[in-house]
Amino acid sequence: MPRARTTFHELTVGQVAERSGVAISALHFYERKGLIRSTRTTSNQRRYSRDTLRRVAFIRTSQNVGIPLAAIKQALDQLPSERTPTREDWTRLSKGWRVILDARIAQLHALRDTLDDCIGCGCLSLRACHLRNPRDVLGRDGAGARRLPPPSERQEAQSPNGSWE
Amino acid sequence: MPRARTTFHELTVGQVAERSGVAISALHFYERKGLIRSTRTTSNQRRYSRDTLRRVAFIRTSQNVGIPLAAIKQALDQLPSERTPTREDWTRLSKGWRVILDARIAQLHALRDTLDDCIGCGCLSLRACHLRNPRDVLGRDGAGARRLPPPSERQEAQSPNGSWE
DNA sequence: ACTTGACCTCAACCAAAGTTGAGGCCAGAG
DNA sequence: CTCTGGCCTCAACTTTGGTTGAGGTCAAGT
Repeated sequence: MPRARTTFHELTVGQVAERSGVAISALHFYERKGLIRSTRTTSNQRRYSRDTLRRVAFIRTSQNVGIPLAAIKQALDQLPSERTPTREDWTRLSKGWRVILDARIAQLHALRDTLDDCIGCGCLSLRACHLRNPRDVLGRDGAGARRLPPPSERQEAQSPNGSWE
Repeated sequence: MPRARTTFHELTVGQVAERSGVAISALHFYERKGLIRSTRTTSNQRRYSRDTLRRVAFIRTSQNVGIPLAAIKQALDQLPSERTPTREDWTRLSKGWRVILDARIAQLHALRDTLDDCIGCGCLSLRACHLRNPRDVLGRDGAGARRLPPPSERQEAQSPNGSWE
């Protein structure tokens, strides 16, 4: 059985897939979308540096919170491209993410704490109810649905730092 | 300008759309999927009872938390179909939802609190890290990706009560 | 009577996030 | 040397959650 040879710091796509729990096809996809990068061997096989595992972990956990790949990409684009990211690089990135996570958490708390009330209270003016519009994030941009993704994507997609479109 | 006539307890699709902030096309879609129901006038127009506003609010807020429509439908299917749901019906439903919200919140907390650590700690064994697998929900079902939706859908899609899908 | 706005259906299209399959290359074990 | 497992590309397909548009009905206001 032919084993792919890799140097200590290089991983094959199969290894990344196994260690990250992500399908190879998804890794190819992420690469096409620019979320991860690889070098190629002389025979055109991908080789990943180990920090790719972190990138992938970051991608999956962020998706878990409902953040679309395009936004995740923008965050990852802040990492240095021509050197291996340092702990500080990652920490800076994750600080930004904390803001988003905090916002999500707050939103969920509001939701949870209001659900019973709102259901029970008889208020039919759901437009005003902060269950529907938990943090008044929306509220501008009059009635209309010109191709907005469902709320999860839409929610803080342009939120705290305003940097992601 | 022809104004649609409605009795006190009936709403047109346009009214529901406006009051709920959801596009008419989305309401049609939800109806096709069985998440909401309508009666028809003699001229085949939809009329919604007022509790539809709650159903729609419930749908949108649940989507916001990343729950797929199919699962939301299963929850809504627990409401009585041949009478207007009472406060108690809704409260029972929302109690079930709390469990899910609580799980999500816990997951987010774990994520948030671990992110810096995990990034900084130098642990490369990301498979073991609970950032990647926050509540050990996954972990069975060996390597493989046979058409799984992204983690958000997958996460507690069969979680606390085990009832959905 | 006629027009206008709100509604109807149905089919086609869209985007995101991948998966699947066909066809082909390459390297190491037997 | 050949076979096999792992990798490659590219195109097509999938699901979810809708939107858009064409073509048609109906009822109220003028």
